[in-house]
Amino acid sequence: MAERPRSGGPVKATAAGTRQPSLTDVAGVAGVSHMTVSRVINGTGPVRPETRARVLAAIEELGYRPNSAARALVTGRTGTLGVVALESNLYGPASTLYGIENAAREAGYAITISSVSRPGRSSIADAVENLRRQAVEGIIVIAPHVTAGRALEAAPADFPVVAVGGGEAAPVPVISVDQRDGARRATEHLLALGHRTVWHIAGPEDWLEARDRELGWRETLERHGVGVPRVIRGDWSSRSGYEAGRSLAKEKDLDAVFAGNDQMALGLLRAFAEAGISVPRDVRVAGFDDVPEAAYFTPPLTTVRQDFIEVGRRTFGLLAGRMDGGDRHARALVVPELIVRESTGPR
Amino acid sequence: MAERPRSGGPVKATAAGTRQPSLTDVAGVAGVSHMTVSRVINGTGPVRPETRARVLAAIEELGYRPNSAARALVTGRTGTLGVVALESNLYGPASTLYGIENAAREAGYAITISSVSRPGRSSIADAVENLRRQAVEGIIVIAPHVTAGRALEAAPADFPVVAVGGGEAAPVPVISVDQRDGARRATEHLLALGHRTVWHIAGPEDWLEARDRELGWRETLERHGVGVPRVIRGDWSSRSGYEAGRSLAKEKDLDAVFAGNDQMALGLLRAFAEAGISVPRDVRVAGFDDVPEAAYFTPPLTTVRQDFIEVGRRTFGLLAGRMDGGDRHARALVVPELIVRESTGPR
DNA sequence: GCAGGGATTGTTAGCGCTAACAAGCAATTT
DNA sequence: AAATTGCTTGTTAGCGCTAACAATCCCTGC
Repeated sequence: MAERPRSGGPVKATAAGTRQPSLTDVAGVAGVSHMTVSRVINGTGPVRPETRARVLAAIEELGYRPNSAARALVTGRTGTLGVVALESNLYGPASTLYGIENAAREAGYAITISSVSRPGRSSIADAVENLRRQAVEGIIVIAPHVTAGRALEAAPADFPVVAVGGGEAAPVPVISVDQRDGARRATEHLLALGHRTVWHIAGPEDWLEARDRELGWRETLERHGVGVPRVIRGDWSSRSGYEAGRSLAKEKDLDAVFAGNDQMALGLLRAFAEAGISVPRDVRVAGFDDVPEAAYFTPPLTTVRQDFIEVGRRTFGLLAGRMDGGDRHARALVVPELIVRESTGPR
Repeated sequence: MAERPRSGGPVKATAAGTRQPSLTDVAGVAGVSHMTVSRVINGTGPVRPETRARVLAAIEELGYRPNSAARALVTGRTGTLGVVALESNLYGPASTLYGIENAAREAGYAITISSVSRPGRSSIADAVENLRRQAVEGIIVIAPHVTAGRALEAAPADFPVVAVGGGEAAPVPVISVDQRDGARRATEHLLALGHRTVWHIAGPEDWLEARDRELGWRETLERHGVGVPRVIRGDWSSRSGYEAGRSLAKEKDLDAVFAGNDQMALGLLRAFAEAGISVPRDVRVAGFDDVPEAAYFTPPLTTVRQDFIEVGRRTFGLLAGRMDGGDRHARALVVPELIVRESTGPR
């Protein structure tokens, strides 16, 4: 018996002004040496069951919590990973962040984030430096941007950094969704419906994903030997999609549009509605991302789904491998999926 | 001169296998004591300019980076704050996170996140405990959920925790957007257009924001002495808004609907479009949140805008105050704004 | 009955840093 | 000239923890 502390519950040992209890305090209460307490906590070395019980009771009584700084100092491990995230509510990056956090937590790592308001070589380098000062054990850069890729070219060889969806040429492992394949699927789908050609609203030129989607679209058109319309460029926002739609509405032989993401597709649908163009009757439209709302656009949007949870998981996996001395040139591709809805449905 | 290191650039002192340089290493190179180096780095105590220059050169030469664990161990400060975030892409929580991160970074704090897949008393308590093991100096809980509020009732008095948008009764500072006021504005707006009454699609019953919006709506109707229709409940998703719309489409005297958020409003618009109900001609619709896409819905959505950046800033401010020994019962309210668009426009 | 060996516990050192105090040195003051 | 002052630098201790080694205990086998 007697494992319950005398006062009938955990003692508020942390009242203002009192310092947190240490291993030695616990050892004193349990009547053992501080090393034995350490062994109980970390499961290193053998401890007699009765001793363990006494120690556990003392820990509870004092409300002891290991001091992570002291542990990190002696082990050289902080159990923390850094994530550089672009400060935006874009569906993809935000979802990826959660995927990473989940995988990391399961593996016992905490995640420290450093956000970047606009991608740029120096801002990303700053964020990385910022995280290194926090003594993270590895860094994940979510910045699918050409400048991010360039920033990563300078990534130190002796510190594990991985990138999500960018930096093809960078000397760091990269995880990405196969944007070209996704764009190909969407474009093929539209061509298969019998359209002469497919227009494209591209994302910002300095986003790798935008480039790859455009490339996949262009390749597909060329492979089918159909004309490639001029590219209309947006900035991922619904507003830019709307403007693209206003401009496209004037085109004579318009009958299919592949938008670089769902937000732009939404703006496009809006502009078409205002111009009296019916989707899918007059024009068919596809997007990219499959944001949760896409199924409820007017009309519901055909789009390309990316599994960001999987991306997060693979990202963590690659970083873990890299921290373990793995290859700097590892690559992982996640394959997207075409989701067909009314916006490319029968007329 | 001679401030440039001999080899003409920072030395790769961090080659694999070599340990990171320490204060003592820098001191050795600069020919001073480690304390002088510490003084240069922290700006504590006076240092002669020439000495400072020598030290700085040595730091650069070695690529020295202070060991945060050692510093935290001796100062008792980690410079890290924890955020408990609900794992969702809901616009509000995600935006708030960035607002907090920004304010914290400006003040020299790093942010560690611990996400919670579904809100619940124990999961939130786990996340908090998880963060405390990381030795964060304070915690922000973004979980506008009744269970979050309940979890916070057990928040320790001796550790700074603040909540965003929830836990009215909890003994922690709370920052929220004035949901009731926002709902009142939307409802007043719809009533002012001459409608007999306003229907409401509420969010999940266990979300405080949903409760407050419903309350604001109900109060307004009662104050105007108009009938209060039965509440239709959704789960914030477009899907649930769509289902609510299908059910509402059968109502006889339907002419105005206030949706609990923009996603549900989107689903509602979709259902109405399918049912041949025109917005705003047949029915007027308002939402809540002003997600970036709301201006491009069909039709563009009247909604209530919340300034999440401001929420993040205020949240950090309240936490900083609390860490400084401030009141546990502080409250901050951010006032929302009605954005009028076509969905409640002229017929 | 005593050496040998595994299980269990303890002792010591040191991770890298900052706080506190001590010491050196030049320019002043008495 | 000696003492005082203020600036600058150095010395020491210790934060809380784990690694490495040392010591003890109890049981087994001969």
